[in-house]
Amino acid sequence: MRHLQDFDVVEAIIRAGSIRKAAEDMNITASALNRRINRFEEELGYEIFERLPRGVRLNPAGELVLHHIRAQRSDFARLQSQVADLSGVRRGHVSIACSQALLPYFLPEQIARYRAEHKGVTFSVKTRDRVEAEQDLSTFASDIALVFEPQHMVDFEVILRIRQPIFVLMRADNPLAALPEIRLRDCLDQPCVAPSERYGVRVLMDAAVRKTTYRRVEPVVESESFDFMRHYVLHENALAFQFPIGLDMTGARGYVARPLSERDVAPGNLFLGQLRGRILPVASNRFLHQLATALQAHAA
Amino acid sequence: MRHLQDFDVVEAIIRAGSIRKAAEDMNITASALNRRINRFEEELGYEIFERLPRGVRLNPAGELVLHHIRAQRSDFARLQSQVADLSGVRRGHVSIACSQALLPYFLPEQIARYRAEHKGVTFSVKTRDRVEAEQDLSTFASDIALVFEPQHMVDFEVILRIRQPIFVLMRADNPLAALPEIRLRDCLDQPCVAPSERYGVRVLMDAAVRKTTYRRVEPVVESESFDFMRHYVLHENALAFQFPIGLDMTGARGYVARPLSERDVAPGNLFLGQLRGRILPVASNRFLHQLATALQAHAA
DNA sequence: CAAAAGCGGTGCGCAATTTGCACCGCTTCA
DNA sequence: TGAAGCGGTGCAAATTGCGCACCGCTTTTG
Repeated sequence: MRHLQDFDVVEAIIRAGSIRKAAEDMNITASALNRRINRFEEELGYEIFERLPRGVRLNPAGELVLHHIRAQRSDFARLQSQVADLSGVRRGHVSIACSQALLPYFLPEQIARYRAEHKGVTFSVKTRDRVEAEQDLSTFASDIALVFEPQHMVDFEVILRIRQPIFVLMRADNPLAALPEIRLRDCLDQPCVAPSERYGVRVLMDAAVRKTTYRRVEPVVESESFDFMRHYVLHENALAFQFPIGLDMTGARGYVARPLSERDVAPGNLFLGQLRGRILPVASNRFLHQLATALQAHAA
Repeated sequence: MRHLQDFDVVEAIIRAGSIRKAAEDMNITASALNRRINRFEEELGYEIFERLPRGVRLNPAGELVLHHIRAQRSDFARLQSQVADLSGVRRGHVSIACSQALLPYFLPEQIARYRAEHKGVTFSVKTRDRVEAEQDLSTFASDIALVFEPQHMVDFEVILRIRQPIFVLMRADNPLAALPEIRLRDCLDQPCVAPSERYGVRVLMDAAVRKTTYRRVEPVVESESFDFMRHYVLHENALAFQFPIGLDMTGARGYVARPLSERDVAPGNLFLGQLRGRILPVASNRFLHQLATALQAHAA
């Protein structure tokens, strides 16, 4: 759109780091680009770039402008979505930043259900840890975040929270599989696999172990991939720890899942959220509320 | 600003009701304006005006676009305000929609106090009843609303609520002036002046009278002007009813104010609010919070 | 230490876009 | 039934924006 082209210029210069490089990227001359950014700054009344010997860099005012640009883009997309909605055409795009646990079962089912009714709506699903997800929201890179134990920055607006007790994954022939509920002390004697502290499961495990014992969580394999961990326990007969929403409880996948006793380890919290104060595009907002409903049903 | 000029065109056409009239207002030819609005619609992908024989009118998509335009304008003003704030220059404009009761004492003092510290900030104070104030917020015509008993539309975000018992105004020689508190039944036998049902005072009085007696509020003079009513009681020795925040309690103005018993009439509520989800310009937001602090002190 | 390379900024001539003018087809209203 | 007012369009004029060449400056490099 025409009225956003000044914003394109600003963003291109930010990406390129200099006016000349940005001009090359945009297939125009540096002089034209230079004049456009100068006019923009003149109209705004303030410079937004620091002129450095090797290029330009945003100054604090420019940071504000950049955020404004992203917000304007997002708001215009929402307008288009709403207008399209009026015409009876259900179109739009929903972008979600979520934890790995949502990837195998929950989100595929929810997205398929939504798309069954609204074929025109497309989705992007990004795997993000709790810190990255919140950054995604505040840069308008994602509409919706669905993560465990987020940092709760001021910009994160919680739509729904559901409790998720940690489950232990193991082979069916593991002795612990006979128990309906597993104590923390029983796990520490067996080899286990776990993710890093970037992930909510590990944070909760570490906290619980520190509180109740003098021992530590010492995984024999540390991995970022929940999928990897699910498969690894089948080979070494180790233990893995995951949230139930990402698990198959039927045993059909070869592993058995048993809850960790909440006397030992606090349950995790799965947060559904969006950028505070943001009005989401029609499709995103509708899907957000479908997710909220589904999660509430899941918790009950 | 350049990137908002398409929005200027749209708003001018809306105001004028036809492309030709708008073109005249803008001192350009109708053909140029016509092409610009056509290009805008083409880029948006949807028409936003209905073409009628006598001009044009917004269609539902256009209504959405209009709201978007107002939001963009407001957001850009906020950006400029924030950037100005960075440069150490405190500038900006604060617009307030408020009930009459705030006009004589409360708001002048608050605005003067704010401007004593920030000379660059200007204000506009609009007298609005509870319905109009909320419309002002949602069209971005005002940043802040301060009214009694608003309708509470979905767009009205309450920042603070303080109780305001209704006071009776009378001449000092009125027999009721001797009482510390006045009962409703004592008022109904005397001539009184009151505003219409558009105003919170009258709404509360009507509700109370309906509940406790078979009589009705029958003012001898009905007026929209609180100032008029304050002066009228001095002439006919009638009663008037107002909220205390708009009254001089020292008696220096010639009238005496006594509270109506809360056993008879529910106290009013003064609401400080803004448009839900809107991020106010720096100056407006700062003044909003000064108001909140001052009102809390006033209530205590 | 000097030359080269890379940067933002500017004057000028030209090309692309936008505008004004004249005019069309249409509906409404006196 | 004609006049008036509306939105839309072809074409030439005017304005805007662009590329080119070049300046002054700082950093890098040999």
